[in-house]
Amino acid sequence: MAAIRKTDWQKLPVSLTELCINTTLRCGQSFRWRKSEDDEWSCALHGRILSLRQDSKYLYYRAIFPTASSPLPIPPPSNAPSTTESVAQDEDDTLALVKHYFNLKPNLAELYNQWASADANFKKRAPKFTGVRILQQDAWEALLSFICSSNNNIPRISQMVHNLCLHYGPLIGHIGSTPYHDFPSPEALTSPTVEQHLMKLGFGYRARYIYKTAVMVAKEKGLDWLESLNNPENPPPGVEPKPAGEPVEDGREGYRNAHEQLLALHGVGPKVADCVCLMGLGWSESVPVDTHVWQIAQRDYKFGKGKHSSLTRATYDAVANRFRSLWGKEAGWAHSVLFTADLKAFSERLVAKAEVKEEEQSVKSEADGVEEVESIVRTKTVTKKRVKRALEKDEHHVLEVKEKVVKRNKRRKT
DNA sequence: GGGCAGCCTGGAAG
DNA sequence: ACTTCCAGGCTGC
Repeated sequence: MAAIRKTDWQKLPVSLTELCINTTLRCGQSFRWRKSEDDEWSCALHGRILSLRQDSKYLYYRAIFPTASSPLPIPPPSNAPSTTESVAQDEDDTLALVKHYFNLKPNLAELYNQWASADANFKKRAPKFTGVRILQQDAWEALLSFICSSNNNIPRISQMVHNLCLHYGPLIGHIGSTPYHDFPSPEALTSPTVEQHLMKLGFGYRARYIYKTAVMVAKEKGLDWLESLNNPENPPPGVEPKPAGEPVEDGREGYRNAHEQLLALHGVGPKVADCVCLMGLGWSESVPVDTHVWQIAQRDYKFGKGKHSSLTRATYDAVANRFRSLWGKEAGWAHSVLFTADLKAFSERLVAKAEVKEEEQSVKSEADGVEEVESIVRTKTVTKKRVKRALEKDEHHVLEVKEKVVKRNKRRKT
């Protein structure tokens, strides 16, 4: 590799209640961030490697750019900036990128207060999960990532997304010996060999979805079509914001239009479309209803009976509308906090409290304690040891993502 | 409209 | 060791 240009660490004042990267980057909305060494998170983003650290007062960031003498093998994604000019200019650009990517405009503490006063369940569960922000990811990346998410788990989704980048995305640089690739463009995934190759890489039936969606976006609809679905209130840096209408229970017109159009893509149903709307297109009222949220809706919000006994499309809309009327315009943000609180990878935050309770032999059933112990496991009896093991596994996988060629063998129904 | 089988894979639970 | 179940679902009937 040729020499690289590494900018100095910059800092941005942000409190942990406004943004906690250690939670936000692990809660299943983005799948490419890696913890390189002692609390430093890195990801190839818009033609550079962005690295982050955080303490209670500041978010620290720096960028590593490829030099002009080692041009990128593949052009960076559409709206990635040029990386051929001065470092000073790049630094300004990285600040704008950080602010946009982390969606720093909304006041999160205020929003948490608003959701807590409207919803006792939120008030009870949110305190251990502050600083969870909805990212503004690249829409194309969000689209493919969430196509990968169907019937899947976070460690494996992360592995798939890494493999997409490794095999089809431009190499941006290295940290130590670890290569960092940016996310591939739609065009990069339109070769007829892609489906078969992705099958070999273990994508399963999602290989076809990815290939077909890439062809549709690259050759039929165009990437600008996808980006035109973005919420005009939250445009990328340099574009003037425009109003997007008043909140309504069904979601605003622009949101419903984006959602409906996304459904035309292969492998995109209501849940994936909502993830793209929320995390890639800036529609904050979008509430993806997956198995977790469905379980939360049944456990805490009285769904699961009568007309809404199973998760049909009508039930899906009813659940999402309920949360929109309860939490308001940023319902998708609130939803993400409860989703995170239910993730197995974070269950140690609840276990810690459960252990204290046990040691104290606290019999007086202080409503809180009992319910939290229940929520560790939800349906099955899992010991604390198992919960911890699950956590270690998760982390292990996220950090040790490696290319793994899968040997096919019929395992069932031979 | 709702219900249902089938889908690739890998890890955990039984 | 072996089977079943499940993981941030979607498609086609």
